[in-house]
Amino acid sequence: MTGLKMRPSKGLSRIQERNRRRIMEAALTEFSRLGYSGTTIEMIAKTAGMSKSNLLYYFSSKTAIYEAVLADILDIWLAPLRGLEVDNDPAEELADYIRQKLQMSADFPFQSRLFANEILQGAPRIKQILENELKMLVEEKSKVIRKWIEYGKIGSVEPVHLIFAIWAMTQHYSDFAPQIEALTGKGLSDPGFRKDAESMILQMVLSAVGLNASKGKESGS
Amino acid sequence: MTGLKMRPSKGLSRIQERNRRRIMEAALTEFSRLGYSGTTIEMIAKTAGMSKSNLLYYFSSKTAIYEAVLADILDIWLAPLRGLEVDNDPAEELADYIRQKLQMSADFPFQSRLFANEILQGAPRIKQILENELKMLVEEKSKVIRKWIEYGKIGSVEPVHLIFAIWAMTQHYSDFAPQIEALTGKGLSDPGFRKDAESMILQMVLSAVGLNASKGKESGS
DNA sequence: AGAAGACTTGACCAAACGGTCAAGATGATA
DNA sequence: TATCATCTTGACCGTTTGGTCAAGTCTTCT
Repeated sequence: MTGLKMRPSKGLSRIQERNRRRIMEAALTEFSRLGYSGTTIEMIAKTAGMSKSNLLYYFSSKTAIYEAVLADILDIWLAPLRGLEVDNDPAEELADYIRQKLQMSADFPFQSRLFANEILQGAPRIKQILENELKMLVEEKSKVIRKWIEYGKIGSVEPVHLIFAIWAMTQHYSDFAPQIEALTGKGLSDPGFRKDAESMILQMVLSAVGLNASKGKESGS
Repeated sequence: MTGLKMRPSKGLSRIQERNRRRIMEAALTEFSRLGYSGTTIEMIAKTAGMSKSNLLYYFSSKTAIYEAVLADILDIWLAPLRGLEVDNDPAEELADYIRQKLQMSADFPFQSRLFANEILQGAPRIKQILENELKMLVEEKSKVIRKWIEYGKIGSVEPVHLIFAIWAMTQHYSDFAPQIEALTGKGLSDPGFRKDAESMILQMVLSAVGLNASKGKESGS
C-alpha cells in the first residue's frame, strides 16, 4: 500500500496541495514539449524540484500524472465555446469567441500543445469525453449557428466546419508556434503580430458568414 | 563496420530498394501514430516484416530512419505552395492551392501528422529547413499576394497570416481527424463531408480577400 | 558449380525507464 | 517535548529499448 493518505474529512494538506501543483506544472511543461512517451518521470521530478520517489508518493504512476494534467486542461479548454448564445449579435458573439480562443493560445500554449498531442495520437484517453460531453456541446452550438442562419442574421454555412475553422486557425498559432517563429521571427507575444493574426481570423470568419461588409477590397486599417 | 554497402557507381540494389521502402513506409505509419519516442525499432521492423537486426542493417539508427522519413515528407509537403503564381487569376490560384492542400490532407494523413508532431516538439530536426528554404518560399509567395493587393485584384490582407490560415484549416482535417471523427462520425474520406469542408475553407479565404462576392447571406448550393 | 559479396537473424549487451521499499527526516498536535 | 503521521529519499528490481556481433543463408556473377 503506497501513496499519500487523504485527510479523513478535509481536502489535501498544505504540503500535498503545494507539491501536487508543482508536479502538475512541471508535468505540463515536459509533456507538452516531448509528449507522453518522450517524457520521463525523472525529468518531471527534476523540474518540480524533488526526487522521483517523492513524485511517485503523490502520483501513483506516470499515466496518473498525465491524466490529471489532461483533465485540468479540458475544463479550461472547452470553456469559451459555452459562451456562444443565440440571443446576442452573431458578429459580436463570433468575434468574442475568436478573441477568447486566440487569447488562450497566447496564454496557455503548453496546454494547447499537450491537447494537440493527445488528439494527434488518436485521443486514446479522452475519446469518451470528446464523443459525449464535447459532442453535445458542439451540437448545441451548431444549433445556435443554424438559428442565426434561419433568422437571416448570417449567411448559410455548415456550422461544424465553421467551428473547426475557428479552432484550426486560433490553435495553429500555439501548436505550430515553432514553425511560425522560424518563418516570421515573431509569435503571439508580439502585439503587432497578434493584432494581425486576430484581424485575419476575424475577417475570414465574419466575411465568410456575410458579416463584416466593410472590409472588401479596400484596406480597412 | 556495420551497415549496407553502396554499389560503387550505381544506386541501390533491388533488395535494398525494396527493403528501404518497406521500412520507411512502416516507419511513417508508426511514427505518425505514436511519435518518435513512442515508436520502437521493433515495432517498425515487425510492421515492415523483418527482424530488428535486419532493419538496422539498412538504417544505422532509429533517428536515421526518422530523418529519412521526414526528409521525404518535406518535399511532398511544400510542393503545392510553389504553384502560386502572380500572373494568374487570384481566385483560381488560391482555390487551387486550397484544394491541393486539402487533397493532401486526405491522401497523406500520416505525413501530415508526422510533420505536425515534429513541429509540435519544437521542430528540432527541421528548424534549419524551415528557417531557410521554407522561409524563402513563403516570402516569395507573400510577394505574389502583395502584388495582387497592389494591383487591386484582392483586398488588403497580411500575406503570411493568409497562408497560415490556409495551412491551419486544411491540415486540421488530418491532424485533428480523431477529434473530428469523434464529433461528427465523419472524415475527409466521406465525399459530402469533404465537399462541405472545402466549401467552408474556400468561402473563408475568398471572401476574406474580397473575392467570391456571390456567397453573401444567400445560400449558394 | 562455386566463390564472393549481400542479406538475414537470434543471442547478447549496456543504458534507461517505471515503479517498489525500507528507513530516515520533517511537520503537526497534544 | 514527546508522539505519531506525513513527507522524502537512495538503493534496488524487472523490463524495455537502442544497438552490436558473429554466424548462417541467399544472390549474383563468372
